[in-house]
Amino acid sequence: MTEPVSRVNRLLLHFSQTVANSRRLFHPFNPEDTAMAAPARKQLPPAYEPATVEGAVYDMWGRGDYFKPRIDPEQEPYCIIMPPPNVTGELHLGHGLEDAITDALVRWHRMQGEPVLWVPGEDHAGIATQNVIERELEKEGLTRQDLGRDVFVERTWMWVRKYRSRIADQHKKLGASADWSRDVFTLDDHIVRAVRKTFVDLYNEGLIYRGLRMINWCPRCETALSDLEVDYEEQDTKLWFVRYPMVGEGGMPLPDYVLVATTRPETMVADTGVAVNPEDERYEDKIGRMLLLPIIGREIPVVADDAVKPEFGTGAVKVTPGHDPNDWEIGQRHDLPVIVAMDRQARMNDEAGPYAGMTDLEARAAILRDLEDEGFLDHEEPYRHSVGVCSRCKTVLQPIPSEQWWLDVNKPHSGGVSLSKAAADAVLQGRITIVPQRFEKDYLRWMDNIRDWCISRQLWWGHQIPVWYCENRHTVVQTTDPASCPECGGSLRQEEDVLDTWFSSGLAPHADLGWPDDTEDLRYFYPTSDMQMGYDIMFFWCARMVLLGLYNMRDRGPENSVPFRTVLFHGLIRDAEGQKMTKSRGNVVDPLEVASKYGADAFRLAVLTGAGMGADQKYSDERLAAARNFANKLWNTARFVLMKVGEGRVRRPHHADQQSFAIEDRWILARLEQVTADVDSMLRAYQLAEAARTVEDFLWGEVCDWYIEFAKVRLNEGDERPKQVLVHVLDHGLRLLHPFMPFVTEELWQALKDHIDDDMAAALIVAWFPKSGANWADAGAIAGMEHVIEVNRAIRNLRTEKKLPAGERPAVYLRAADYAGALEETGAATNFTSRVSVSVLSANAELPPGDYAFQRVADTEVAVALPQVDASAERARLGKELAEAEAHAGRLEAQLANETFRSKAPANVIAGMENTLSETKSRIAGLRERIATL
RNA sequence: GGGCGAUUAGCUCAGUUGGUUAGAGCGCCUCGCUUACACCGAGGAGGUCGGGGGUUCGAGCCCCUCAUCGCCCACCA
Repeated sequence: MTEPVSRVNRLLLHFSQTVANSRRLFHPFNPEDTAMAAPARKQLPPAYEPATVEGAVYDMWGRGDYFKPRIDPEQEPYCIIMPPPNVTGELHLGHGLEDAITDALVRWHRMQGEPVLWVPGEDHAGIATQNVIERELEKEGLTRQDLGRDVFVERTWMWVRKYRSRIADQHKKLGASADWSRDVFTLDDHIVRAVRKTFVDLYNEGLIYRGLRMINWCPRCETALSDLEVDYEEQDTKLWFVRYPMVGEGGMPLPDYVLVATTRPETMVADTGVAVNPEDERYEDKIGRMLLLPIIGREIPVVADDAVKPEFGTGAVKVTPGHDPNDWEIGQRHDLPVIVAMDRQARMNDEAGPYAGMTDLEARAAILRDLEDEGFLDHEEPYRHSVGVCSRCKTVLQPIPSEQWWLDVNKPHSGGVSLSKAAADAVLQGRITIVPQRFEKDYLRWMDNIRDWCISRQLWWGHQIPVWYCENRHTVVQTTDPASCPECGGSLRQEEDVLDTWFSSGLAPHADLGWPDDTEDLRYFYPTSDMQMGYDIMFFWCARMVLLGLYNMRDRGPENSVPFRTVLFHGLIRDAEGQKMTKSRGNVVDPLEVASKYGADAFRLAVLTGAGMGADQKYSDERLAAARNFANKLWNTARFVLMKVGEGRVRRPHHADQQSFAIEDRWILARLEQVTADVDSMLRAYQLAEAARTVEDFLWGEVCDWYIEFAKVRLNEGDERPKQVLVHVLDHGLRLLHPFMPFVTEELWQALKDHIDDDMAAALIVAWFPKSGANWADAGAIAGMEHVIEVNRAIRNLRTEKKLPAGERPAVYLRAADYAGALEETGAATNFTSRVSVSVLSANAELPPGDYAFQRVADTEVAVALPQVDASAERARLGKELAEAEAHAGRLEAQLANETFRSKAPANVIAGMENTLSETKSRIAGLRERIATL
């Protein structure tokens, strides 16, 4: 319980060290050892070309071995396991988003000096991959049965080898700083051992068992599925009403009958009863009597069961325990026989008598025809309901009783609780944090209602279940392959079924780190820190990792057996119309195509900021272009700075000299610190998108738009101070941005770092992340510069409005009070950037004769000299402005006159409002005066 | 049937403890002297924050309700 706190403390402690100290603490990489930085570029090209930069930068990181953590017992590590993409094909945009999120977190933590491990992996994806290979075979006119299991599996491995490397390559192109030396495939030998041990332990606990139950059967994939792998599709069909005649003495049909409603007449052949509600008076006298199953001629009983709703249909339901989950239950309660009338492929079998060999739909048509002919079909009604389909191939599923392997998630195990209870508690008690929090509800509700998990699959591709049967019906369950039956010495045959893919991926956090072996990685990195995935696999994966992780790692105790401390759920990337991207729709976008067009950094920034956490986003070229433009802007900012710095090295500004810096220097340095603090708190709160936007807005909207423009004048005069500031602000800006845009920032930082007279890391990826020390706080400079900026905006606004030619440099008089100093100090910059000739006057000074356009900014009056003025137009303009100002003042006065407001609102809000009111009032006075003189 | 989310400028989206006149990008209109950047710069137009009600001195934000869209879970003879 003290873990998270101590981690924070440790960080705070580190950051309170001096810069030089903290660098030594943070970075194990000795700059001299790793001086293999990218080849120094003589000059940066005028536009950022991602293609020429990304590969070289990624290689440089690889050569520096920066993706591998150094295990240091003194430090709290940061670890994140990659959700292993299926080896079925290439990565899609969603994987790109995951890389953007994970890599941002990983780089941020790495830059704080923590030992950071990102474990990459790929999933064998049992049913999905088998389907892909089967489709491949189909093109050659083959089936997997033609090949046989061994050849089929070997062929699948060939596919896996090809796609694993391709997938890794894609991650690398996107900049993923994962430790590739630890890459895990879910069928690797050590994962096989982990899977087998988990299975055997749970079997020995009695939690894994083999049982005959109703399951979801896919007739195309020919396997059982778990409840989660069932999709439901609305279907328009009919409700058919069929007469089941009563049977009299001696088996003779009577004229009386029971009318039943069914959507699946084809299952009639397997009916073994008819059920009614015990309270239903209509059928009171029929309960216990026998009916004659039409066409088939079998006698079946009428039973009373609470599960029957009297209001539905006729209130009487045919009971088909072999083909319906509810009927299975009813059948069990009333001891009705179970008839299964379909085979593995959903064709009618011999139990279906004359309909044997037909598909279910053929049989339905034939049976309806026969019922009609023989007068049993009463009528039909249109009916809409949903049918379960295979989430992989969309084939309609058949509920069928079948022997399968199950994991009992609700039965208490030797640890005293059930798997599901433990998994729910971990979240309820805050040992696992879900972000965004609203997903907690989904998770908990699912855990509360979870039923036993069908873990066996009738597939060839996957973890074969570690169970062996001998000829004398002995069963052997163990982690290693037995040579012969331990009980009778007989020869053994391994269970042919494989495990649900999610059984193995559910072990990822501990198995990827080496479990069941007691490895250094497992000891050091487990529990992992953050986990990240799309909300669509919350139950499939997140829930299973918690169920299985808590169990396998239970020796660690409640606090440290969790697979991860925090799990982030992100949304899906849809196409521009908001449709889900699927191969069948043909709207899938390849992240590498996007990255090659706009750059990997642009891709990452665009998808990261595309939507709030957990919300879906629409793919948009415009957003990509905007992100690319920002990368280019950054590039040119650096080009400018480097050009001004020239060959030499520049000292960082030192805050002891703060007062020797100009107001704009102090402003941008103070702002940098605020941004640094904001970014820090946002990242701690997993507000990645907000953090990235904050840095972007700062660099573009403040550094580029104002600081650089203002600095140009002094730079041209040979003032050295702006160089110090530029270099420092750019350096920190690149650091802050690096988690989000790693390539361009690294490339620029490599070009910049040798120009800073300071102890710089070998690479940005391992440079320390800025931490706000509040050394440059300067409220006066911030207020002053904000005012100066507003004044410049006013000047430009008037210029444009009065249509002054761009080449003209009109005189501007600023009648100022509080901000006179700031305006005076920045006068030359204002002249340059707003192309005017400024004079700062006292508030009540006379203006030289002539015409002016006026605007009021707080207590400063801006007067732009005009060649001549159209009095009526000017009066109208000022009148409008006056009306707005008066309305504003009116609102403020009303608010401030309100006694309850004055007594309840915080002082700073009242003070701020009063200040605005007095400024607005003086603005009104100025406007009235102007109008009067016109 | 139960639950969750969304609804803010023409489009895509920010807006986390309720606080002075609600933001960005793209698009649109006008202009562009100036070698960091036209993947740019300057200025501008454009929003009763889905409707209604409530709480509060004060609501885009909290509560109730309705509407539309989307999703999840359960059941569907």
